[in-house]
Amino acid sequence: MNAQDDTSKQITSVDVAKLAGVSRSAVSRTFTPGASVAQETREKVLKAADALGYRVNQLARSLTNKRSDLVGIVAANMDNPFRTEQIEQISRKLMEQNFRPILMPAESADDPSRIIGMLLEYSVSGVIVTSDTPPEAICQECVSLGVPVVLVNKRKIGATVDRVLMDNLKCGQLAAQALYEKGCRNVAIISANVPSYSLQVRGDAFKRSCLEMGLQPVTGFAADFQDYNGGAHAAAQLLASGRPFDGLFCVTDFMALGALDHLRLSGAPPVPERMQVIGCDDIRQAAWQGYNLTTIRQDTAHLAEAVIEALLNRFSKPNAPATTKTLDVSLIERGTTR
Amino acid sequence: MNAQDDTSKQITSVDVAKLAGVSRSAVSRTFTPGASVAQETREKVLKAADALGYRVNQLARSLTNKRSDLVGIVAANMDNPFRTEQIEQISRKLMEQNFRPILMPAESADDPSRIIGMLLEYSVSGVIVTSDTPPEAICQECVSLGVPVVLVNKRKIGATVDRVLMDNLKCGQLAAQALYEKGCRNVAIISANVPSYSLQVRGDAFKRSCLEMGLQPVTGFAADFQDYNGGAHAAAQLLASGRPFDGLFCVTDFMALGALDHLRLSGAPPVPERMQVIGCDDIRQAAWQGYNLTTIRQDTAHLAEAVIEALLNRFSKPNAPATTKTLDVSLIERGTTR
DNA sequence: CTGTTAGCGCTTTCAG
DNA sequence: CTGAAAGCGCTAACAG
Repeated sequence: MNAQDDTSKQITSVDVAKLAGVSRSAVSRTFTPGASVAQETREKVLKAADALGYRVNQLARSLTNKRSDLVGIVAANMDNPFRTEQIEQISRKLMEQNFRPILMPAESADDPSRIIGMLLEYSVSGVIVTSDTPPEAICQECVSLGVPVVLVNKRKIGATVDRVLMDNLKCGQLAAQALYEKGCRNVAIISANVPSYSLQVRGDAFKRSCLEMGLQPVTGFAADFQDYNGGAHAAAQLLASGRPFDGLFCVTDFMALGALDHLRLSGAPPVPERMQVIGCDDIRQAAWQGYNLTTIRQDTAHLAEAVIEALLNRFSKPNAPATTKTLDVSLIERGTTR
Repeated sequence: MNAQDDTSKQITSVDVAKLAGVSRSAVSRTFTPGASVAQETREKVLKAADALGYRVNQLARSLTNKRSDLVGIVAANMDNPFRTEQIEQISRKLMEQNFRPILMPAESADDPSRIIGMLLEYSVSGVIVTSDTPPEAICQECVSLGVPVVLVNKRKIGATVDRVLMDNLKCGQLAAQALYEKGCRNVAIISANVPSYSLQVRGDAFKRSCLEMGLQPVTGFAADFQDYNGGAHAAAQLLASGRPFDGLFCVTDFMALGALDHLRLSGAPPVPERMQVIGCDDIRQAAWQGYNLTTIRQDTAHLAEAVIEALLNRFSKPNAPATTKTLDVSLIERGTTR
């Protein structure tokens, strides 16, 4: 009907071959890194391709290759800046390696198996999970289909599912030690009522370290949601309980910011003079001058690198035993501690 | 070599057909919504598929369909919470409609044409751009390939490129009016030194509205980066300039938060008593009790809906003239104004 | 309603 | 180094 319609036909390797006066194979080889084509042929092909505006159809290519270069990212809690930072870094690194990230936001309510199943329909080359720990069954399915799964900050499952973790144990320990060394003798912890492996480990490590140092931490105050408001509410309850404390560890920065604001605005003892606060993650907001939060830092860029590395390793050794890469963390002292 | 290897063969519709004792077509039809299959056949197929763990290969499917259900999202400034909110909402809505979002983070340094080109290789069904306005040429290529492009908060280009915008003009107007009505007579604006269409429009509208009301706005203070620190620096320069002001409009909340923190911590006149501040976007942080920022709100959920709608409309009417959907905004009064 | 028959666009042996 | 031919997994006419 429209003149536009004529143009809208896709240009295929046949068209290019025809124009260049060569076979489709020659075209294919020209666009396959490391294939053997005569320089002269390649040039003819390239010229024709350029003239026609040809683009390789990656979908068709992956049909034969069995690998699509699509990589799924299953992500939860995208309201948490730490997560979006991870996602951005991972997607970038993926693109650099010529993969294409397909992003699947997932709430806890969503069934991870279903989400991963959708990904499988697209023959993804790999799946990166930063949401809740998925059921072992679906991971096994991925693995037996030759699709590597990389878990970020999740508990161990299966025998060939790689993980990359920040050192959550150390997070808790560093926080406890720092608070102790800075003079706190009545420490409290705000955790979250969510089934999160890393938050669990952080919290447990903190409590254990406290006990080891002879401190009896104030526990039992957990946010219903792992976010700013969750932190604020938990802080309110902690204050309302009347239990005295001069040091506070929040298992995530996101919650710590809420707690901090609540402390400041509710007439609680001033931070850091009579109350010290430490968070965990080092999200960008922690460094904002309005917060200046002391925290435990783990570099999302390193994390992203480790994830990609795990993925690539798994491609080359599909049956190697599961690996766990633990990334170091460090205390970043800012203004909420003395 | 390994027992696992035997399992790793992909299950195809042929396998299912064989087990179910039907033809491949029957299998295909069973998994094609709205195809005609006898109930009995369908059940046999479903049972066999389930037993085998069959999944449709969407890549193969799209090879015939010419539509992949993959939708590209080109996104910049992922450090800005407003952007990640947009991205999350859009991806979710896309998934609900059975599309799969492929996320391409892009800095201003990246060439949008290259990024979109990559997307085209994957036969995406559409492209959503929330980064810088892409060159018209590549958009034309998309359009002539039948791939709709939807621009979010970008200036107009081409004849069949749809856009969805928040009412940037009104943003600036509302801010100016609110400040005026709340008694400010010396207003200032902090904008950004970046080539952003929407920021430009907001700023211009603000200035014009001020002039119309007889106010001479303090201008010329722009952040080099469209972020928290950018806002803080600009505020510092504004204060250092010695030019008096009692009302401040920041073209994004992200910058507003930085400015606000700077004002508070630098001993500037107290907010909101002697200085009122308004931002724009209504990012989540604006509602945090520590900021409680008055701002201009635009619902990212609505925005996402409008984007999907534009996409779907374009599918049904490929050659319809370009549409522009402008979403209404409203003033959210919080604690930084009186 | 069902099976058969052609492809979708690309890669990849396999001869030459 | 190059072309011909087969096939990746699926869908879409087309007869039956």
